[in-house]
Amino acid sequence: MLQIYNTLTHQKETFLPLDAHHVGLYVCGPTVYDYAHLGNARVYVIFDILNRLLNYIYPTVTYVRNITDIDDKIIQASLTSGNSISEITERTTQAFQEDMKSLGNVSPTYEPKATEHIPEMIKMIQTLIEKGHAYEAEGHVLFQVTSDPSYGSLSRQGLEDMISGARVEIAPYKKDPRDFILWKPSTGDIPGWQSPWGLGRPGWHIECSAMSSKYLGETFDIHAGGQDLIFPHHENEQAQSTCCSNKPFVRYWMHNGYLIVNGEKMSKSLGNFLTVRDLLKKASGDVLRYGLLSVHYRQPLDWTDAGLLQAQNSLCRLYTAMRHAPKEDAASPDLNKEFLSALADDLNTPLALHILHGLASDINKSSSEKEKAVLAHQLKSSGAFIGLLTEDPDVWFQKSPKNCSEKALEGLHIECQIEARNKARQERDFKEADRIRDHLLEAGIALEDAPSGTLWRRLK
RNA sequence: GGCCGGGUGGCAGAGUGGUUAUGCGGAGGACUGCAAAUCCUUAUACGUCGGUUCGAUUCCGGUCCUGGCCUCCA
Repeated sequence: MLQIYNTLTHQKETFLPLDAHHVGLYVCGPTVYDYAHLGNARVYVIFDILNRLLNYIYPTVTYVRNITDIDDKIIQASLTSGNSISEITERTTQAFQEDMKSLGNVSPTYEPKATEHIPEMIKMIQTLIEKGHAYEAEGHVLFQVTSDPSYGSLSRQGLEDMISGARVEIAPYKKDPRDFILWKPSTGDIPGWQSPWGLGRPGWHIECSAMSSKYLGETFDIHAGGQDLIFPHHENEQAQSTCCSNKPFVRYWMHNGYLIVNGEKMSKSLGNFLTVRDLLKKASGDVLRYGLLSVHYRQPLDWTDAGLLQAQNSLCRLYTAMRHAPKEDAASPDLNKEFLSALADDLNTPLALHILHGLASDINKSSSEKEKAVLAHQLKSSGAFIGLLTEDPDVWFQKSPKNCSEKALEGLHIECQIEARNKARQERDFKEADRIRDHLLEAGIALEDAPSGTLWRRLK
């Protein structure tokens, strides 16, 4: 039984899908104008876990994650860099998909692009105008907030409160300062599409409404994203969609907490903007993934170098246990029950990781080879379920952390040196044995004399 | 001003009305030629003030501190 915290009701609820055979999940995807940062990564890793879990529980899951490839930030990036818009969006989209893969995320069922759904958006805007929820003004089309009595229900903002915030954009063509843009005119080199209101482009929110209804229907199960999207993005999506269809929009809203860096909000101006790309030079994708999952998704996550090291070491402990257990070629996965119930309890990944550590500990304590193999298989299966522990332990310990060439490694002739050292040990020439070990250690290779033989690993 | 969070041991971070989270790190021990890995033992804890209770870190209220949203943002 899956429990999830619904932003709409502010409480944990039992998840009951509209159709028990087919669950719909929509996650707000990236605006492709720059490399994905760690905050983005957190969203996609967390909801990748949700997608995996839903797929485990239900026969079919449609997971939609859009790509926003028309947006003023992209236009701005094009103007400042001199690169064409398509150049920027194509390169960034590709980089994004590579990053997602490095982090161990499963691809969504659909990754629709905004620019390929302009007709759907136009149609939706027309419907909103017909129904009296939107109006045209000076080439713009605006959503009339006062026409939706439930506006503000998601973010729990009363209309009056929004005015006191007094930071809404004042534009002469707005009937009410809180009204938001569905369509805006494009001039000059700015990309535009023909519409009943002239050449123009969509506002920010309409794409998600249009694409979610196309792929998941007018009412669907789960819509997720970062906490900062609750207002205005998701509030506005909900207003557009419900006013357009006269049906409920989303049944469960899920929002993850912020990622902060060394106690400060991540921003370009502070210079603490961490891209996935840069972090992958310091640590492998599974270490980043472990780090992102080590905090509950609704809590803020403070990313530090110490935390990264801790993730590295924790993962190392799990792999060490697996390495010391006999390998067993079991065909079917064996998921730990407590592990699954931790995940099913509103994605309690820190607790799930604790259970993996418990399994590792049991492996280390067990004196039965058979039991070790069974536990290790369960550890591997459970880890793989959340996209961790997918590698062979020897490979994991011995691979280069920075994906650099293996030439330096080959020059060391590690296996030969281990053999030479073991020969010296047999002859009780410990001075020579230690010399070899120290020599390897200096090169970043640590040795471990296990009962089964000498193992080596790279120091991370 | 409005709306939402959070305050747990050296650090990170779960959880629970009464019993060890876990990981990293520290101390001692076992094992080892010595290490490493592992195991055992151990220290350090629930912001603050009240209330409910036989008993609260856990429930309720006040208070202090702190983060976020209300404008583009995952």
